[in-house]
Amino acid sequence: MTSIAQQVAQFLTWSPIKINQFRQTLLVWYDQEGRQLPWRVDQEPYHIMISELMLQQTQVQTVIPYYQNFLAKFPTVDDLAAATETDLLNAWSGLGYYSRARNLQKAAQQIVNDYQGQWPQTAVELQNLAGIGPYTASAIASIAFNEPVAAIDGNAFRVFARLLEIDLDITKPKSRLVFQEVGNRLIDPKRPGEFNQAIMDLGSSYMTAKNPDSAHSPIREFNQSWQNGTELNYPVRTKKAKPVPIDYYGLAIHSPAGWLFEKRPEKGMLAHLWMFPLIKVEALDDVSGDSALEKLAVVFAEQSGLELNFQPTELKPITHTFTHQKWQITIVTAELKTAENLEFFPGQWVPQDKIAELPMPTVQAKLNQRLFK
DNA sequence: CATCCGTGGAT
DNA sequence: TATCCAAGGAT
Repeated sequence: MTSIAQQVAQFLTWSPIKINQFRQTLLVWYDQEGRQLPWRVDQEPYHIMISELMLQQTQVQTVIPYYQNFLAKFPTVDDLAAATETDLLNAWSGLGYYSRARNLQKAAQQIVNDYQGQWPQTAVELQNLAGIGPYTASAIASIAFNEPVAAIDGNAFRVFARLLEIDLDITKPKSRLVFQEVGNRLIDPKRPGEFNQAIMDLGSSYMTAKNPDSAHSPIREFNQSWQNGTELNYPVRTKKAKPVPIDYYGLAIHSPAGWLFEKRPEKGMLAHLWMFPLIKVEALDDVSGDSALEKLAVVFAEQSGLELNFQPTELKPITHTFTHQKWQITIVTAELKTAENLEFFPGQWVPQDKIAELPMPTVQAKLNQRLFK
């Protein structure tokens, strides 16, 4: 059994002098060529928290316009804590991983209500907030509160793995502990936030996953994998599973009151967002009926109480790939002559010019475009 | 600990 | 088109 400390000692053999040289080289480069980003103009914890939540598994370029808009809509932590769910999710619509938005608001409410507006200032305490795990807590603690703790994100895994030829599988939770300790020993205690952000900038410029340019990297002399010609072997990670294909019918149901939208469940895929009702093609297997569309009417009537005749359309099916699922949606239409009461159905009739006011996922935006364009 | 949870860009 | 993966966290 090899302890964390032993593994760290195995990979990190630099002298204190070399570690200091690494810090200086990295930060001199960062001061000159670090990216200028909207969330780097101050150290407001509220600003840092929003940016870090948005940046979880999401690229900088994608986040920038969402960050600007979000801050304009919710300028303070109090504004966010008091926001309606519709306003909140609309500000996040299209960004993905929607539980992040609800976690962010819950964290704001925790700060306002549980902490009386006094921010927790250490990584350990920050992890008590919703949606904030080891990476995000370290990022906020180091950037906003100058705590010398390494923020181990995908960039840090890759940069440290290549620098020190660390061959641990980064998808294994235990590996994080080694990288965390390596980072904690390398981080500059005087400028921890900038050190962490410099590692990220390095990882997104000279030390990218696919086409690194380590020959021109400011820290190339410290990069053991580059010197040994092994840098593309790092980081080590197990492959991800392929998305599972799932076929749906997407129900485009129209009435004089508009189109029928359904609020997605509290948990699971696209939770709390609004979409056309979806029914798995597979769900028709056990249903009696002469045709697929007749079976569809039976299943939908059970859910909604609405008796409808569904019609095939000429519209090409929509395919939308998520991390774990690949949806193919066949669009069918139905017309309701009068808008009926839908008390027990988690839905609403929406006039076409009001659809854009609903928080929707990208897959629904694709359906809208296919139908209404 | 393994799996679930979105989206867009690069190749 | 298929695949990878990017400032991860919750369960």
